[in-house]
Amino acid sequence: MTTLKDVARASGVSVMTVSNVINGVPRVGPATRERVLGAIADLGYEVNLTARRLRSGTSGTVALVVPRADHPYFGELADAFTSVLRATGRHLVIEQSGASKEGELTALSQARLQMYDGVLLSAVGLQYADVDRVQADLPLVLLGEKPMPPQFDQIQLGNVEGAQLATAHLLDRGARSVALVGGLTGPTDGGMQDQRTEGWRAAHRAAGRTPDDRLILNPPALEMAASRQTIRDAVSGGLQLDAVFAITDQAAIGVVAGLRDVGLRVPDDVQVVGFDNLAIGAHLWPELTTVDPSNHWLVTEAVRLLERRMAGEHGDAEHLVTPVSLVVRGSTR
Amino acid sequence: MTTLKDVARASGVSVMTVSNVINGVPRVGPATRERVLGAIADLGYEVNLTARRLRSGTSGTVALVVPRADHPYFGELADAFTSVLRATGRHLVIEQSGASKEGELTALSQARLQMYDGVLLSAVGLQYADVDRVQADLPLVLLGEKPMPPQFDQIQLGNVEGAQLATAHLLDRGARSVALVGGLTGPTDGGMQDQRTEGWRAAHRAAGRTPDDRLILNPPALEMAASRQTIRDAVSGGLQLDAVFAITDQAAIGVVAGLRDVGLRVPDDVQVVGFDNLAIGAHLWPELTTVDPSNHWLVTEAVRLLERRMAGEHGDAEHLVTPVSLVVRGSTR
DNA sequence: ACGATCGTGTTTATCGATATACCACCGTGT
DNA sequence: ACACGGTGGTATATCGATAAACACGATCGT
Repeated sequence: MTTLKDVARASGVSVMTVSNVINGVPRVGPATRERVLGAIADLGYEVNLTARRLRSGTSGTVALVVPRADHPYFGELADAFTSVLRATGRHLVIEQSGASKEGELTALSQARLQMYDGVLLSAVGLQYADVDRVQADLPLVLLGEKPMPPQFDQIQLGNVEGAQLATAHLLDRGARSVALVGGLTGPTDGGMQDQRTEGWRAAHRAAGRTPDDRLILNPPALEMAASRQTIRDAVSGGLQLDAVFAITDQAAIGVVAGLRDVGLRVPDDVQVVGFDNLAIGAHLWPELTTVDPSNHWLVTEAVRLLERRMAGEHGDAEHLVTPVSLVVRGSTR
Repeated sequence: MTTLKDVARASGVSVMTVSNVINGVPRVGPATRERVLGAIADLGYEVNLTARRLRSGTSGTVALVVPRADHPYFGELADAFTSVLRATGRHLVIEQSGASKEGELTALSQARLQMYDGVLLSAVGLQYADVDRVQADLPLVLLGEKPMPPQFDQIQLGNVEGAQLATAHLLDRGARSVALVGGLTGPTDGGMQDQRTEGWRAAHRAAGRTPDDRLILNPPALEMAASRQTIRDAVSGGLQLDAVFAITDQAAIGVVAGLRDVGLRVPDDVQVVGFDNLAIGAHLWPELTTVDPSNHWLVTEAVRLLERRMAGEHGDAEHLVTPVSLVVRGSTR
């Protein structure tokens, strides 16, 4: 492997001069600069980012920590971040925290995080206290679903508002029994599922109805297969419903399949609304009505906040909530 | 930030002893070990991976380089890799090469790759020559779609076989005009699209038919929206077809939507087969018949090959092809 | 005419860890 | 008594880069 030293020897200057050429420091004469650039090209030298990181403390890399990569929502998010960050000359890598507690803590450990100039953390399983232990001077923007320590910038989706929009839309289109797939009835942890459940309740209250907790279904996992099974079992078990608000698009896709399994038509017999506005929603049959959480807004703001921290600012942290809107398609009347 | 030095001072030993404790080197007395572990816990010390990487040359991290993260296929792949690698005590990060040539070269640069102990590279846009320039002693497994330099291990999907299976299935079920969405007619580069096109041709020949190049449609991008538009335009333009082999599930989803747009029913009027066996395929309507490329097999083998290289073996590289199988569902008769 | 400044490089110290050689001490066999 | 191997720990050099201070001839201001 060629190092600065090799380049220096080949071009007859000191390593420091080569370093200065590489970093564009303007204390190198034009002739010397050319000679060094020539040697770099000849030897095919490339800077060792590990060494640079150790010495200078910057790597030009930002990490996006997500629970898992096979969820399309995070894929779309990662793609958006990559293009926005590329414009600022930075590089994005994606880390998976996994579903397990250990996995999330590992991803959160100083050791890992120190490898990056900044971190965008979207870990749904972590608690307030876990995040609170993270060294406060790391440029960190939380995309957390639940309230997080005030020392860090945070952007949450408009979960309550979005869920309320979705539910209100269903009630407005004549639904009388709006099941909530992915909702929670038990003790609350303030997470995404809680917030969307709250939105579902709020919409009922605003319409002068009393939410019926028997309509809250919680599949073992927020995936297509589990949601499909859950809705199928519920209907087979005699649950009466004429609409479903599924708290993610993935769950909604499972719900639509499950309803089909038991012979119910969407939207004629049961209307369905999802949440996330995944790209695929527009290509399903029926096309999925969903809540758009303004991913682009989130990405832009998150990068702005992160850049501010990486620039060394130590002002008060901001806690933002994305604006949401409803995308009405064929799965509702 | 606390360093080895701080821990050493706190526990009254040399930094080397602390390092030995951390790495389980058995030349530390039990009493000393306890004292050091206590200090580590007190100070909340965590090893600096950057420094360790620089000195020892290992970081415990493997990178998966994919074209883009918002494609569900790569998300599912990343998830599979993460769990398999976790079992061997390694950590996976995902890098996106992007659609652009520069992006791919950047991701491939020595500088980036040196940050990792090994690299799983799934870049579709790179040419043989680009990869050939990569330093040969980097543990690198290519998940490339096109033939790659022999000095690196490579695993390809069974593209030709899979496409042949899919097309033969359609012909077998009575199709007479099997359109190929995502196929190529022009000069070949040996890539995935070429290989699947070849499989489509081979199936025709095996059935005693002559493939008709007018049935090859190439959307501007292998995405849902573009494929939908392409099939819609083709049918509106008078193309006669009673089956479609879409070379990716994403394209197939677009195709199904596009056929619906022009009033054709799947599978009654037109049968459709995809390729990738994405999880979502089982939850669509109609459920998607597709080619299963044996992702799990690929992941297991790729990790085996990579571990071998990371262990320092320098034997001959292996070039493998995944076994494929057809998953028959409702989008074909 | 002489100190001050500028332009161009070089030297030295350092980031935080690990590899290697080295050292002190103890018990043991002959 | 003395060489010797084993145990437990320390000192030094090093990975490849950058920050900061230093060196020194040429030009400049007054």
